[in-house]
Amino acid sequence: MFSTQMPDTRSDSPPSALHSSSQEAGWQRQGKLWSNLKELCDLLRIPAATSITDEEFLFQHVQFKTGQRIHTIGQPFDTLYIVHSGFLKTVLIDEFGNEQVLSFPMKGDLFGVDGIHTKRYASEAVALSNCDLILLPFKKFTALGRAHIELEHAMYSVMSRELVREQAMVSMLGALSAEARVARFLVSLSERFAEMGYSSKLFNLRMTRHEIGSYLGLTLETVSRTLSAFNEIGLISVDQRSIAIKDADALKTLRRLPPSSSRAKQGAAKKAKQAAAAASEKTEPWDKLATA
Amino acid sequence: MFSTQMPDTRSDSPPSALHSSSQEAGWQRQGKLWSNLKELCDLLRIPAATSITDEEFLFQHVQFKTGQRIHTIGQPFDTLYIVHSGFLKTVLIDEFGNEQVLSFPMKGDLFGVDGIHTKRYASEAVALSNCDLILLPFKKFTALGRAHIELEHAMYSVMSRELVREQAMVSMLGALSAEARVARFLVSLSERFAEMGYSSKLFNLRMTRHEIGSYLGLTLETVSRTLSAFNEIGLISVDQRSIAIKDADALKTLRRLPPSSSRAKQGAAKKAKQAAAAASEKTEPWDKLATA
DNA sequence: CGGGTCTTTGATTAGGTTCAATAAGAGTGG
DNA sequence: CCACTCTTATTGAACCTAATCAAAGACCCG
Repeated sequence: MFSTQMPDTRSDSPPSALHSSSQEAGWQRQGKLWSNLKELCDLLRIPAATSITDEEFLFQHVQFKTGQRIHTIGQPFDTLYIVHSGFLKTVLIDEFGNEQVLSFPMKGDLFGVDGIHTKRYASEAVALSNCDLILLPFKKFTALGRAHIELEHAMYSVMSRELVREQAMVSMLGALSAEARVARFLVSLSERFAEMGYSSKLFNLRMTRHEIGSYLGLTLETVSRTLSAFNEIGLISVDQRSIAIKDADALKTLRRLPPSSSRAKQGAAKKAKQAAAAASEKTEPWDKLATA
Repeated sequence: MFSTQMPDTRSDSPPSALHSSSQEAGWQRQGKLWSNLKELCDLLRIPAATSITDEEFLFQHVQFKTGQRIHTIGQPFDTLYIVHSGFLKTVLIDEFGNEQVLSFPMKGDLFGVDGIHTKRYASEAVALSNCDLILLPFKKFTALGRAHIELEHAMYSVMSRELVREQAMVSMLGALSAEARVARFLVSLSERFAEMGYSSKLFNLRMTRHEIGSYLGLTLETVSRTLSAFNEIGLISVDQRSIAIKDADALKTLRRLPPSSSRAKQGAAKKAKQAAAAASEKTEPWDKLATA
């Protein structure tokens, strides 16, 4: 029924008539129709390829409505997506049909990268709100990257960033308590909203408790309970999907209460000091590496 | 004390005298000194850049001894590493000095990718055994990629593969029970050993219970107990670091006993069917996408 | 207004952590 | 070569976090 919404991802080059004549007309309406390279870089928060103002390199936008799937698992891969506006989720689906939420892409996020390796998407992307996405045909993009080194490096950079993000996720799931996970989730959401120009103190959750729970490796009941607990302590104010951050610092510093595993016996003190030093950028211990 | 082991990662171009004259001599001894592009591709298990047999593109090897650190968190990034032989771990270190194991790189694995984005390594890599690593100066490599498209694509491919791997990790941590995690860990280790030409049935763990636990989001006690349990049931045979796989199928099919969260109510059946279809590659439901 | 989804809250259970003590290896030095 | 030490592994017992089961209320949309 919504098949007319589906973009033709194969039309790499925009019809010149369209983007030259209707440029001003369709530009502001219900999402842009085309973006140039500079806008892409701005969106991705990367140094930006200032040398390329080439207006010929335009990228198509597509709109999706709440609930629509952008791609499914196993579908042949040929394009990456950048979120221009709106909220989504990416999920893995196990053999029993259970969803595992992997990320909540929002403005400036790239997704679809997991399809490069096997030439098929490894995850499913679903719109949690009406979305405006920019299509990045992979072939076209790598070709562009070959001509513009900064762009190529930007691609590596973004993929690397994604990897680091996943690592942080693994670390969180492996070491933090339920409270700490929910707290961090709220903080990172708050920060993302701030980056996007929204209020960092008051916002609406775009996802269900179930989706949050899946993302954080918790049950929806635990998420709900934890939010209620934060509410009672005065850290936040919750009412259904609306969240008001009351004590951001407390949320940020809320470490694992009793949870986790590892705690290096005698090496802990030394290592902590080391890590602190590395963080403060004062001493730099990587000159005496490889010293067991 | 081991500082003489440290390679000079800045010498991008091998002294031609060395690789032309001592090629056969130093080639087989205690790890190669140089590898060409084809060997790299073989190692990385990617299509291989058959068009490039250019012997000029040689990559330096370096040896590390057990316990040595290859790079630390915060250290300026300039090179990627490919494991030629040996076993390592990559870890994150939190503010208290606790280690969170992220991966156990072994033959054919690439690591260091997390340094691309911020120009500094985001994790620490430590040798769990004597290792022979291939240095991949990032600058040099991207330059090469520009000249040889297949190589560039290989890089994207490997990074994408890493991302998928991390996603699988997140999924496991978020949804599987302790038993299932340990079982999967053993299975994947077994498969890796098989790929490397070792026995898939009998092998030695290169890492401690503590490291396994950190990797799987469990305590060392739980890992130990679970292994003992598998031992009693007859799935495996354990004695300290040595593992004998007795019933690989049982380990593979050992799903989460009671654990996890998410369980789609009405959509589950449909979704499961869908996922199964996608897996069996028979029907392909991605033509009617975006249908809520 | 009614069916369905989403959320909250309670009671109970259980899986996994924590604390603790012992044993087995590995490495060191006399 | 053996005593000594340090790291690693095993196992037990108690506790506790988070999952499970259950039920009721809130919200949304046609």
